[in-house]
This record gives sequence, C-alpha cells and structure tokens, in this order.
Amino acid sequence: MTVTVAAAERLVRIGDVARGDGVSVRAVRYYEQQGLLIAERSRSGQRLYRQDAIPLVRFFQQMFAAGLTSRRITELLPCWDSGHTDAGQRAMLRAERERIQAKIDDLQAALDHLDEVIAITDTHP
Amino acid sequence: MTVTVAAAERLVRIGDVARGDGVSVRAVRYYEQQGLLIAERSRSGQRLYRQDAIPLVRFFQQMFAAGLTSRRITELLPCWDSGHTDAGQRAMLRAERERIQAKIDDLQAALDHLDEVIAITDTHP
DNA sequence: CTAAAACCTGACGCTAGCGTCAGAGGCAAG
DNA sequence: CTTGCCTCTGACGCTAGCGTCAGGTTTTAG
Repeated sequence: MTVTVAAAERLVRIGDVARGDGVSVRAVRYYEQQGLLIAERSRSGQRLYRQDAIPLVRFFQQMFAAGLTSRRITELLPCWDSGHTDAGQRAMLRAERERIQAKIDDLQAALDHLDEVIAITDTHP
Repeated sequence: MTVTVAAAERLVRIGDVARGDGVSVRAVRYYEQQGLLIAERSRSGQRLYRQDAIPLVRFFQQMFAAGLTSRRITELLPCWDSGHTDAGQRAMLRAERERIQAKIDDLQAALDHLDEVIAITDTHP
C-alpha cells in the first residue's frame, strides 16, 4: 500500500524514464551531464524526475535524429520552457529549420536515385 | 601545346577529382582505402583517375549523406557497374530504401515540430 | 533478513569519415 | 636549376552519443 504525500511529488526514477522512452539509463545520465535534463536527488543520491521528463527525453531524441547537437538543444530549450525568445534564438531556430529541410531534400534525392536502381534491377535481373 | 596520345588516356590526378567534387584530397584517398575507388598509378606512384571518377565520388557523397556506410556502398556498387544483382543485393537495396524513407519521415516530424515553435515565438515575442 | 534488482560515480572504448601534421619525392615554369 | 605547387605514405587526432566494465550503495521483493 502506497501513501501519496502530495500531488506534486509524483517523481520517477531513472529506469522509469529510460523504459518510458525506449532509451538506455546511460543515455539519460548523459543528457543530464550535457545540461539537457535537471533531476532532483533523493537523500541517498538517486535521481528523481518529474513525469514530464519522459516526453522531454522523447523530444531530445527527435532533435538528435534531426541532427541537432546537445549544445544546440540546451540553447534552444528556453524557447519551449518559457516561450520567450531573443533574436539570436529565433535565428538559430530558423537556421536549424533550413538545415533540416536541406537534409530532407538530400535524402529525397538519394531515395529517388535508389528507386531508379531498384526499378532497373527488378525489371532487368 | 599539348599532344593527345590517345582518347583512352584522359586521366586526371587526385587534386582534379577533389576540386571537381568539392571534397578534400584526403577524402578521395580514404575512398580508395575503403575499396570504393580504384586508381591507376603513374610510374612515380601518383594516382590517375578516369573522368568518370568525378561523378562517382559525387555519388558516394550522396550515399554518405543518406547514411550508408562505405562498406554498404562497396557491396552495392556492382548494382551500378554491372547492372547485375543477386537476391542479397536486392534485399539490401530495399532495406536501405526503407531506412532512408523512415529517416525522411523522422526529419519531417522534427521539422513540423520546429515550425510550430517558430510560429509561436514569432507571433508571441 | 537476504538476495536480487536498480542505482551511483568514474573512466575507458567505439565508430566513421575524414583533418592534420611530418617528412620526402615529383613536375612544369622561368 | 630552382622555385613552388602537387603528390606520396604513414599515423595520430577529433567529434558525439552513447556502450560497457568496475566496484560500491540502495531499494525492493519474498
């Protein structure tokens, strides 16, 4: 039987975050080391996360997949957290947007190229 | 005044290939080391490339950008060179195709996410 | 109470496509 | 002939996001 002390204390441990996102515990620790994720600590030193750490980590994964570095993500995190941005941050957002779009175009070109070859090798075995 | 000895001897040196593709000389040597590019050698040991090495290197760049390793490219090169493929190669082609498509989808999702934030931070400075 | 499972802090390893430095030879022009 | 650019072969360095082992504490299940 568990007793809920307060609604604000729904904290989870690092393994829960990791499993909730399908990433490794090591990865979550790494995010903290890079300043992406701040965790409270229990008296014994274990990391305690709020529930919203899980979607946050998912977001990190998406940005990593998009080619952003952890450094860039830390610089852009305030845009999500506070909603407030300065000119530099807006410029960075746009720059990353352009980079990703360019990458998509490159990938699409490569995909078309591959599809050509697949079509040829299929009709011409 | 240069004298053309034979049409088949239009060979270029590594610097020409590199400049022609906008890559470094080091990169071209690396491709050879990985078995992607075979070069003839002059008596003094300098690499001599046929003109078609230039579009070939461009192709390598495209495949690298698409996330293929040099190993994979060497395994798939016969599909271009000879046009002949076995079942394994066709499966690899398809697998790479799916990988690239999935990556495009991920990137598009990240782009949409970023665009949302940009829209918010623009109308809500 | 005890054993297993989960957590902790270092700290080294890994991959892949090059960058870069060192030291030595090759090649057209003036 | 020599100046200056190009090329050669090693071989170590770098980055970034973790994997992984070591050795120790903590929490949880039975």
